[in-house]
Amino acid sequence: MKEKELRRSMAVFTIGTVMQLTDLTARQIRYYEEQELVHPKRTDTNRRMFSLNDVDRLLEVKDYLAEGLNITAIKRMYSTERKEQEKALEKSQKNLTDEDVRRILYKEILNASGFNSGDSNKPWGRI
DNA sequence: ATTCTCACA
DNA sequence: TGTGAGCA
Repeated sequence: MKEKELRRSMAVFTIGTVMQLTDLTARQIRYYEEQELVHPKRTDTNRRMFSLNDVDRLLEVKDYLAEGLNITAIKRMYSTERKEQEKALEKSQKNLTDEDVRRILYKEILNASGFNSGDSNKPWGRI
């Protein structure tokens, strides 16, 4: 199942094809590339070549934009690692777990006492 | 015919 | 984001 990913990532579409596939204007597609939402390869003559993944990404961007999100918000979603994303999401939408509260309190206590060995092996890493 | 970059009555 | 200019 690795051949499939290879093909999804191969750049084979011209901007014209992508325009039809996504209903986006060339201007928008180029702008989203500028915002690093997609990274089409370039041909020897400087033509953009998009992969299936790029098309999917553009379709997602299109939806998020339609849902009222701004480009910068979308940029953060892709630039941030998924794990961090989920954690950030949990903490911003749901409530902090008891473990979270204790961890934060512990950190504050250590900082207040000026004690910080910087043990990155601890679950919470360097405090 | 297409796409590219750049710039803005 | 749209649009037109001047290239490749």
